[in-house]
Amino acid sequence: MGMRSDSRLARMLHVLVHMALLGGRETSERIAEMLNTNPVVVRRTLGALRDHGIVASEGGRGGGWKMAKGLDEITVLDVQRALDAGPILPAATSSDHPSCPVERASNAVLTAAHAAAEARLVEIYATTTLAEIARTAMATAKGEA
Amino acid sequence: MGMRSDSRLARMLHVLVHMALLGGRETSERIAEMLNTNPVVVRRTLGALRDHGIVASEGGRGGGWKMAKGLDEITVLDVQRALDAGPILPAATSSDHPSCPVERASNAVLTAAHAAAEARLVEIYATTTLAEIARTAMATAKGEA
DNA sequence: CTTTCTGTAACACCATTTGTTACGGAAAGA
DNA sequence: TCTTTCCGTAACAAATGGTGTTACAGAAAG
Repeated sequence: MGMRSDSRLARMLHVLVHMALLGGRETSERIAEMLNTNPVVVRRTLGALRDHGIVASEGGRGGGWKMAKGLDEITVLDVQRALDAGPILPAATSSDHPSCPVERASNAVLTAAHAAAEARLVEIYATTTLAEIARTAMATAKGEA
Repeated sequence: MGMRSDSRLARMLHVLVHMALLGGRETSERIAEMLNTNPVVVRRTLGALRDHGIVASEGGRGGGWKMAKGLDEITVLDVQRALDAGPILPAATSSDHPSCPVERASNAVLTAAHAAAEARLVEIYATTTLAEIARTAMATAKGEA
């Protein structure tokens, strides 16, 4: 039951596409089945997307979750930012002797390389909408039938 | 005393440049002071570099660590690979319903984006030698004097 | 008032780096 | 030979952050 890595972004892309294709309202219970997990995990994670206007939630009988935007209005980057405002790729520098020029030069190289990689990642995230993922999924499903 | 993130690469770049600039042999004790940590941590981490021919170690009185290559023969990628043979950036996909076309399409987007970012990172790592880091450090130190 | 929802708090679990203590073994020097 | 100085390793605790669960509180519909 441990953690292998952070799968929140992948799970949210997955579930958002499903919700849009299904069209109506879905409960945390049903979404948890899609993600093979627990309803509380769903509320926690979808809650972050609600706070960023991607989905809307309603409590009480007949409540649940629905899309607040169309799939073509949501990019992968939007979802990523809703889950975590910070940098996507961790810095990986050291701070053992902050005044040491050698440590500073090493950190500078790593920071620059990291920034370049993150820029590439953000570029792709920002230009990929969930609508494209939905199209790919439907094409794959049709090809398999 | 806990773990913030993986600083092994940054620390190894730092210490390798110092070792090369000092020229001779260094003990784990002295290197631990450079990294503000414990000698056992140094043996553990430098041990991985030794297994990849970057440094050499010798036990017993007068022993210690020395460079096995010149700074201009070692790239950041060499050090990274010595520390970890796997991919640098974790996959971040989900595997809740491996046969679901939507999950597969989501994972495919993330995997492709990740691969592009890692390619950029590797490109920079592979073309940056420790000699360049040493030059930057010395230029910075001179500028500060 | 009961049922069905979301919203949280409060935990235990896992994986991984890090820090630390405690040895064993090898090499050099007295 | 005995001592000192090294590396090599095992073993264990701490910190971290997503995850899985249980347990309630609150709100809305019937």
